[in-house]
Amino acid sequence: MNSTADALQTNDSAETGAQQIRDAIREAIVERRLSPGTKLSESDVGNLFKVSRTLARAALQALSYEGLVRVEKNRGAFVAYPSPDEARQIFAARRLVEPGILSEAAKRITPSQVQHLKQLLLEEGRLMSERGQSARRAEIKASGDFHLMLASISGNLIMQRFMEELVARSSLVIALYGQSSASSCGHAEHGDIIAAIERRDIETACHLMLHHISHIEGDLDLRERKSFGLKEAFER
Amino acid sequence: MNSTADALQTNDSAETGAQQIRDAIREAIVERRLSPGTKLSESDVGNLFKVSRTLARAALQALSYEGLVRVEKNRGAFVAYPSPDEARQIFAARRLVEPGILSEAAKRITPSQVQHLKQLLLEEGRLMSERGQSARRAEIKASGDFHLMLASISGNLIMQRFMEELVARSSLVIALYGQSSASSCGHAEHGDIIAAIERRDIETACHLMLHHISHIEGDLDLRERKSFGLKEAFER
DNA sequence: GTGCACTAAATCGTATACAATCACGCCTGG
DNA sequence: CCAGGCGTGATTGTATACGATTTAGTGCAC
Repeated sequence: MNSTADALQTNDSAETGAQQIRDAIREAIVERRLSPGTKLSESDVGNLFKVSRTLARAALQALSYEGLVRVEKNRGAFVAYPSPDEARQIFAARRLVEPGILSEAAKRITPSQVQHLKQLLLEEGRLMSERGQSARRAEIKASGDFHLMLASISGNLIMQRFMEELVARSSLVIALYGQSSASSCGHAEHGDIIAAIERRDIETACHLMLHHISHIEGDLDLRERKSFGLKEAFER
Repeated sequence: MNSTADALQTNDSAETGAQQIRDAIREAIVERRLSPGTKLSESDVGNLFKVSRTLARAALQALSYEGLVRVEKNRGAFVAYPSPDEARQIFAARRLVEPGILSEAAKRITPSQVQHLKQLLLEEGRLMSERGQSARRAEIKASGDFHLMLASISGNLIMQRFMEELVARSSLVIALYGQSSASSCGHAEHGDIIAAIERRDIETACHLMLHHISHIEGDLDLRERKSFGLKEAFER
């Protein structure tokens, strides 16, 4: 189930409890069970996970470093609500780094890793055909895992972590500004990219990747939606 | 003095005390007043800054997220001691992103920003001719600020933050593996890059940048030096 | 003299307690 | 009836306290 998430693990151990809470909240954000703007009170988070505010605070702080949570001084933590400009920057960053990552990954990829990628693609396709919220969430995750797997194959842990951040934030952006429910509409494109990698056509692969990213971004309606009074009711 | 550091400020306010401590320690690490491997005990840091362990811990945690500090479970925090492999990954990441950043920056740069860059270059040159530890530290900082300024001009806050991390970690790597005291030996190269930008020759600018990064990396002696006096005496 | 086990000091992990700040509602004055 | 100041409650910011884990030193047995 969590095949790639496990494969991407870099830490040696579970370390501290705050880490687990951070991961749990991040997963909830990425899978869109938590909407942008939702308030994450330290006490509430602490009670929810049966730990003290100290750990809850640490987890929220960590998420704020990743850009998934915004903490306002003396006001609290909220699930990030990326502005259209932020959204553009996120995708600009992805256009900037993903071709390089892909290029490096294509150079180092082994046959078994190609197989792993294909397996991921298959899983993605299977989820796409399923119905239900749960399948949709898994699909969102799988779609991101494709890009994360490439970063993992590239062998650069730093770029891998950066991509994790970018993919997670992309999910937020899509949740906010996505029009069609085409979060993973790039499924076919993923397949094309794998094919290009397999025949060692790096040039084409990069081109396809850029097209793929632009395709996702193109599905967004990047318009400022700051309905103030309404938003407060939405704020819970 | 802190012209660029101020210009790069993204946060609206000083926020919390932990932030200040984090910045102070980071600056000490980047300017190499703290050597890799140095132990940063929570109590010591707290006492030093006259705050409780809570804030000290938060600061160290933040630095660990940036890769400048390594925290080992139940053992403590240490100034990061990047392995040769980590060092290579850091520079690989810079080669991957800096051309893109530069390219974007060159497209958007204004005459006043060109002027600002040149001013930075001048300052860098001035510091190079000075003697003394203090000047050396300022020089290290100025050298990195050139790259950071480009990221700032590119207009992408995400890439800017990423570059801040990479530059800081590069400083650690150079402190560990640098051979000649050529930390800023690329001064002339910085000038060449600015010139290329000025005449809108993006192609050349990117090429120069790649050369510049490789030049810095080439000055490193990336050899595992984990075992201390024990093994060295034995090997010789 | 060497090796092992046990104790003690130090440090981190987590929880709780107190202080400061902000949001919201009430009360008063016009 | 409305506007503005003030108090109260809630939430965050910071400090302190306690328990858990590691490390180092010491003493005992062999």
